[in-house]
Amino acid sequence: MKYNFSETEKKWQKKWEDEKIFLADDSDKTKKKFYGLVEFPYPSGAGMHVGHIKAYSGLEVISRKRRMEGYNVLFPIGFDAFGLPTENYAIKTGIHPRKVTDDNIVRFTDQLKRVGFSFDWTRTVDTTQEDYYKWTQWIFLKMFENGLVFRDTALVNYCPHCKVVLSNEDSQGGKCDICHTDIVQKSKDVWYLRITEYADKLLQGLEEVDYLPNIKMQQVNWIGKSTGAFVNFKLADKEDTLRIYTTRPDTLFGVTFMVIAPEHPIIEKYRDTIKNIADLDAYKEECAKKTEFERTQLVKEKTGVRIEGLSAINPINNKEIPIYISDYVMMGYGTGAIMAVPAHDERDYDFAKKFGIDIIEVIKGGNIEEVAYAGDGEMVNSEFLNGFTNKKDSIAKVLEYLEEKGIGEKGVQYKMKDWAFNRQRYWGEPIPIVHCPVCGMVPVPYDELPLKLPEVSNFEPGEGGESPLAKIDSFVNCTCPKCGAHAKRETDTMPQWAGSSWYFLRYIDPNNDKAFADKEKLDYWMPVDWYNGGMEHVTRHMIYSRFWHQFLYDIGAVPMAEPYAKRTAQGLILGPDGDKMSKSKGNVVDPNNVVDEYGADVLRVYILFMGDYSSAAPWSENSVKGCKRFLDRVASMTDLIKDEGVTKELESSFHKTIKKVTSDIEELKFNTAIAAMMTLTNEIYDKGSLTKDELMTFVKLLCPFAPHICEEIWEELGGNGFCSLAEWPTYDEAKTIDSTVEIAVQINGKLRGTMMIPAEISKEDALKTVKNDERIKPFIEGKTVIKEIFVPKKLVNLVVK
RNA sequence: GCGGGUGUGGCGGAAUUGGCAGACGCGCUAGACUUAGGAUCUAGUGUCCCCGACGUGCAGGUUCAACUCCUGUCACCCGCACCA
Repeated sequence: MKYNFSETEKKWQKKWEDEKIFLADDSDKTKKKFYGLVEFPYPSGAGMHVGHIKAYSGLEVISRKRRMEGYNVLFPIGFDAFGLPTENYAIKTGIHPRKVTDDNIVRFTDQLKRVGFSFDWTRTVDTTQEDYYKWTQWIFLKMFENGLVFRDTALVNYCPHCKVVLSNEDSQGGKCDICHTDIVQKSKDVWYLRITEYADKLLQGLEEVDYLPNIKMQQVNWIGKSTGAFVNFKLADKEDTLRIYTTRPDTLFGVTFMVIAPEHPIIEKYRDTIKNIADLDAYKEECAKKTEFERTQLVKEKTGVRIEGLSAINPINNKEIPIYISDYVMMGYGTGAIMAVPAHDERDYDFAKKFGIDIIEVIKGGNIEEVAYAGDGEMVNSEFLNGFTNKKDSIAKVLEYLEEKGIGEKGVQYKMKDWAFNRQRYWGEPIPIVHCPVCGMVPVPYDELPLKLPEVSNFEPGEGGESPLAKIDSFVNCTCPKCGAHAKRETDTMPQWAGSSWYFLRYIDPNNDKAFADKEKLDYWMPVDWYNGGMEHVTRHMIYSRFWHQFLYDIGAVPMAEPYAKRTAQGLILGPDGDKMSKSKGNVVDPNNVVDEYGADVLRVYILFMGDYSSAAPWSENSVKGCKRFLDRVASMTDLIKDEGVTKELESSFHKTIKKVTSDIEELKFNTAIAAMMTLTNEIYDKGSLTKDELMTFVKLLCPFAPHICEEIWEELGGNGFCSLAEWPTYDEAKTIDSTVEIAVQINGKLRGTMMIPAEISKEDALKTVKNDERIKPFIEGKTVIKEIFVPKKLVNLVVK
């Protein structure tokens, strides 16, 4: 068959669209369903990247296979379009973000269609459309109503370049997620979502879902649950207590000092009592100047200042101990104060050595003259704890004591912090809250949603870091929905991650104007059966969206707590040089060029053939050509069809290939699935002929990977309807089993030959055959066989002496 | 520092979980067809001292048999990072 990919691909893309064959069907709720989800793209000006194609190709193949297996498939796509890159572009060019977004979406849509993805294009969502963000605001207000939204003035991550407050998740590694500038800590009035209230649920939920192990682990680490105890240390000669958090309350007898974070409020409270307040202020200022980077680089060298005039009493033995401030204690974790046990904590040890503080051993087993000992051992110097050798028992004992005396109690801490939720920017969802001088914070009534983004001409954030919306008087000034007094609107917008926290629900019912989605439809389609996306979203989008969904479950808005039944991740595509693709390195591959030169089918097959789907692999133009060659050979198979006089030589190979491709796809082993089809192709060519039915089976197997060429061959062969909707081939297990097999023959574990023998041969017969073989005889003649190993269908190994 | 992962030909990568290492593809070599080949086809291609031996980062161990299991070690990648 002559095959012109560029014409043929367009032809089938049009047919698929005209005949609406990839639309999900809401009408029959009895059909078994499959909801496959991929992370919707941010429609950036840079256009699509081959990485996008890889991210979608995995579930594209699965979804296509599911359709052929008879499932009702929902495989949607949309656009996560609010956010800074578009806004920054608008600031630079003066073009309105609405226009920029619309143009980019048109471009992305076109590119996705050229690759032949089987998305349901009737369900696309765009997070920046009013009828979409109306519901984002609705969920926000529900959270507000349920006490999950609060405002607080606190030290927050701030990007001086983007001029926005960032969440903890958005400032991983001390860098702004968008521009990679070093972030600074700034005291600001911030909106928070109380995600920490869901920390335990987010942790427990992981037990019932099927996520790749590393994905689960990263989330567990990010949530960072630790169990320990809170202990109250009385300040000497004062009424106040200093509350600390520790995971090792059993080392209380080893406490020789305390350390508090430089920002700890107790310093302000006792300004007048503290004798060296000037030193402390100077130290605080020094710390505030350090960037996150500097703080982590200077880990080795401990710094700090002793607070003169304040000391604490160790509640377990009433000893008076000094208090220091040091930046190795963070205000944001625990209580911002620690009890220091230098003998058994590396950081406390370094600090004690530097400041000449006593080091008391309470756990035997190390050499505390040299180094802190964090291991297990017998408790000493600890009165009623002496003699304990097990951490668990000693902690239980001391907790009992602390609780009885009322000086402390069991406690839990999380590394995860509440979600800083506002951005001082234009291109985002307006936060639907009114500030009333009488009533305080008042939610915009539900029936006034959406609270629309006003038109502005200048997108530049204000110098004081306020949102561009603050300059629009007609937006800012309003009346209080509660009391009617003159009030002002909140002018900050929601962060990038808001719209993507629930988009998978909107696909289910994208045009509903009564609810974010119809209850019955949610019951049918949820949960997402399989979600694939990037590892970079595991501790951001994945956590955020699970949190929102769990909240929606708690208010009865969705049918189950966990939105994603299964989550996998694709690996990066690296540049041909093996480096991460980036514009600055000039090693970016544009999928459009590949489609132009080789066709969409080649692009799809190559991306899935390059290597393990979950691992990174470098791009290779030559290997692309190899895939082109493969598909050309497939097209030419039509010339090999002979329906008469063809023996059944290929039958077993076909059954084996069907079996392998069917199971490999489910395990995301697309590379070996394709390899198996290549092997079968080679075999077909070796043999020189195949039947029409065999070729039809072949193209059905290949169809999820290279659908255009398969449709074309299918049509050529007179197949019924679309190959994309044909029934997935089945195999007969019995026919995958060979009656004779090649086994390895080893002497003393060394390969000495191979032999064809019946598969079901007995051990005795197999050994007899082997020993009588002319090639084997020389190895055993004159020697005694001391051991005979026979592994059916695999090998015979004779141990001789 | 903690956690996770990876290490196999010239390259990307396979190996049914302890049973013929190197499937499949690229590249390379030779040949065929061609005015031509960056097209196509055929054959070959782990290394070496090539009728034999050696080979899965390195060193040991278990086993009839180890890429696979155990001990130690090195290198690289990813995530978190003074988390009390």
